[in-house]
Amino acid sequence: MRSRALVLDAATEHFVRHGYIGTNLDTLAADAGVSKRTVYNLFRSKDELFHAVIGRVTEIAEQFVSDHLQGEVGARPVDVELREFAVAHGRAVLAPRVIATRRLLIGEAERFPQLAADYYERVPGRVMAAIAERLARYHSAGLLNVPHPDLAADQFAFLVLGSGLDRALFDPSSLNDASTVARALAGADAFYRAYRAN
Amino acid sequence: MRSRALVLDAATEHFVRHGYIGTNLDTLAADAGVSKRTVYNLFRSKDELFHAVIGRVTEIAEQFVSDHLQGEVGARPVDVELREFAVAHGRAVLAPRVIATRRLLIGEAERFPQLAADYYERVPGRVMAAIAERLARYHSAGLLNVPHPDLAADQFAFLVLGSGLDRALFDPSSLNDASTVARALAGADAFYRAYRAN
DNA sequence: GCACTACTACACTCATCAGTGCACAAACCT
DNA sequence: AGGTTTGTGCACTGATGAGTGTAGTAGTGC
Repeated sequence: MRSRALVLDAATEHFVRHGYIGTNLDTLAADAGVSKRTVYNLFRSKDELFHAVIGRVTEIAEQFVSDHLQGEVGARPVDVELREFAVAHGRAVLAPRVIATRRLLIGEAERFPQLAADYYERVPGRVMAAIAERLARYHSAGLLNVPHPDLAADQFAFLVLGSGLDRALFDPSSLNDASTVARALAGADAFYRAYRAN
Repeated sequence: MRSRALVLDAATEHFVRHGYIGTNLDTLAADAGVSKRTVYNLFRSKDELFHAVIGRVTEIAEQFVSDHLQGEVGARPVDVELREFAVAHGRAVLAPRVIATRRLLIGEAERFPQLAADYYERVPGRVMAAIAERLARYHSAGLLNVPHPDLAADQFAFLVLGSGLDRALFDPSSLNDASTVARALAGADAFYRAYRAN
């Protein structure tokens, strides 16, 4: 049972870095410190191993993302809270492991369409729902004017990320906390101007 | 010389659909209606063929994108022009061929980092520059209040695309003109509320 | 006619890699 | 101790696929 974790860790690393086909099970096993035969004793095939890896990674991303998008609402001025939330959102989505997973799944979406769709629903979908819920609470409290929380959540999310996400998919080395934060703050401000009450 | 075009067309199709490794030169040649030897007479290697394909695709995308983001400024009310421009932008970026190219390059960014970076600069970079330039003109004319056109262009672009781009990368079948247009219009409106003059 | 270029058909090499079979070793219960 | 689970080492198969060599054909220009 210890081997299983070793294999999954090494497999995650390999798949994320080299994609599905680019991953070689001989070197993967060597990196895991385990014989290739053990890999095949634990997982029926490369395909099954890939599914296991993506399943675990999805859970982690799900967890990570919901941990970072909690927090009470209404304790401080709305614009201040929006800014804080925007920074949390930007950092959660642009975390290197999250970006790496996205790149992998986008690259393999042709081969594993179901996995990509599941991931989209469980991770970005959950983020969007968390944002919409928060915006709806502001709206009920009369703090913002957000008649369509789902649409506004979509706008908030991408206003805050801007080209940061897009660019990181092409070039992960472009990731940079300072610009993530700057974009998040500017995005929150623009959102507030567009959606403030009265 | 006719063969070259046949090979490039078939290669584009194959690479975009199956990725670099997933593309088999035997079947590619057969689809091009050409012998495999001819492919190797025209291109030194699969790698060189891939570069040629991406080079051509990048040019096409560049052209496509600039064709669709032209248009005079100031003839009609700003909010109306913003809406029209937003729709043009959304349609240009979410065109199936553009999305397919993105997915390919993101998937192969590990293997061909330079190609991905070049593409990013030449296509999305050009779009962003076109938007910033347009916003700067509105600002000079006193029609909008856009002190930082580059930042605002980033916001405009992703407010208009929203999750449409993101989702299409995971699942191209999610593309849908009606929702692209709806998101573009709502994005333009929110942008206008955030950046209108006075 | 002749020469040259573009292209073909096809058999071949060589490397890579998923997956298997098997005999054997170590670690763990009880 | 004795049995069971868990893992090892390694040689092997079989398929796939990039890239080559070569002899020969079709068209083009002169």
